[in-house]
Amino acid sequence: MPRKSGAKDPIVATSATGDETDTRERILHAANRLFAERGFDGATLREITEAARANLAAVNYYFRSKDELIRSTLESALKPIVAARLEALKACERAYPDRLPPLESLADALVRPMAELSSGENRDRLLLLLQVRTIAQAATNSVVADHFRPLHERFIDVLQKVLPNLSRAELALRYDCARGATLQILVDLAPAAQLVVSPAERATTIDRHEWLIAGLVQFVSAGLRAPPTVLRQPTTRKKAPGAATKPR
Amino acid sequence: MPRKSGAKDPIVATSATGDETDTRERILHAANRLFAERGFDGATLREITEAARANLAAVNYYFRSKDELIRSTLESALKPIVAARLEALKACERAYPDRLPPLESLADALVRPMAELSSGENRDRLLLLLQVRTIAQAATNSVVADHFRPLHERFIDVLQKVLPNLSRAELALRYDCARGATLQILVDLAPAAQLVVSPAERATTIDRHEWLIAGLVQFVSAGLRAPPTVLRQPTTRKKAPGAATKPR
DNA sequence: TCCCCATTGAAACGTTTGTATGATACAAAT
DNA sequence: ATTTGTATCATACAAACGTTTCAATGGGGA
Repeated sequence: MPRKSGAKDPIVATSATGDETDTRERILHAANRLFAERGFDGATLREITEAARANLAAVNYYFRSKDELIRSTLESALKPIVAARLEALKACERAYPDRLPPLESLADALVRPMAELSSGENRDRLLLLLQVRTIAQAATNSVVADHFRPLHERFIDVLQKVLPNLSRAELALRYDCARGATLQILVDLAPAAQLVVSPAERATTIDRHEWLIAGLVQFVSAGLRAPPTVLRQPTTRKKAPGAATKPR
Repeated sequence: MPRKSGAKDPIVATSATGDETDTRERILHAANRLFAERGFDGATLREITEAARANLAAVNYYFRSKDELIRSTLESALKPIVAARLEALKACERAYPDRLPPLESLADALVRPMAELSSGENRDRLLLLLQVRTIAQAATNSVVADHFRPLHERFIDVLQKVLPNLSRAELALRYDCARGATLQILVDLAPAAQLVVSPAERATTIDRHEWLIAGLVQFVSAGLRAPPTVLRQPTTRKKAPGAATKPR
């Protein structure tokens, strides 16, 4: 059966009707979960379609290939977190119409949406695991970067106003630091924190979720607020404390 | 070649003599690189053995299976970074025999070894990529965690002395934050920093490597030094952290 | 009613995967 | 010279992979 020329392509026909969220959506959902659990290479289409109660060929029907499914999964998974962070940033600016928002509020806007989306009543950590996986995968990393770029620029713009003493380069560096700290805390499967804390001490913590967010915000805020870095001149080639360079 | 009685298993025979570093070592080296580049599932044994100029069966000869190769690769890759950080910590303590080392030195001991091992004349970022991959992979994550645990405990112990006002739980949390920030900065393939900084501004940076380390240390030190987190009671309606505790 | 077409289903495709097998080369010990 | 054990090689194998094909299905306009 020869296909008509681009008339009704099932791959792009979803948003047209609007309620076709059946098989395609189930596949996307299952793929999200399994990609996060076992990685993009580790999760097979057979597992995904089985979990989605769909036929194996459905993947190649709704998406062209596994690569396209990965891309679609990333887009659908990243959209909520970007939107939530952007919304939190806007709300933060709205709360302080005349003056600049405090740094703690900005840090909260950066940290909280990801914490809510990952550990809340929502699916558990899948979004974060997906994100971590894409960091190491050059192919998917560009997709993620493209989605996040506007958000990052918005955040750095606001931070630049709050912290005018920092160069934009250093500010961007610290923004990356903040992202890394957030990701690490929320995704790490074996954090040093959990190993160290005694059960009794953990029991006193009323709400671990809120405690994590508060601690993260505290750390990130202080890190962002640090005075500008002054590079030690290498004129005196004195090794830094604890250098102990190992020759190869 | 002197030979002991009993079964000589080639799998455990390497560390005995010490100079048998030929094919087995080449495979380990190639596996390190390819696992980091394409992931544990993405890198095939045929690619690895070809890159190592070894026969395909050599993997199952020196290691029992691909899983064992992954484990061996992780161990050999993690050992240097753990040793380097531990050595840096010891050197830091040695440099201040009578009083406690400054926080910046401790942060440097945490950050610098990984930066040196990843971006120096050494192989590029492979160790970091490996580490990031293991974060998301539950199976390999335990191996990594086991290797890092003594190091983490040592670091947190020292930090606890320098920052006695923090609970051990919060200290461990901030230590994880510091690890996350370090990992993110050193591994990220598409950092916001690189996208934002103008080429001119980057040109002024004499040594980007040293600049990254200094900025990281500055951020981490300030984050660790932040005052203890006070949990805001959720009785208040809106999340308006107005408690802007001025640092000094 | 019929036809159309988007969707689903089962089965097979060719390729690539990790692993296993047996032959062979080589060097030291017997 | 023969034996012995280590190491490397080409090759084979079953399983699993992503992808394709084609028939069956079913509901909505004509």
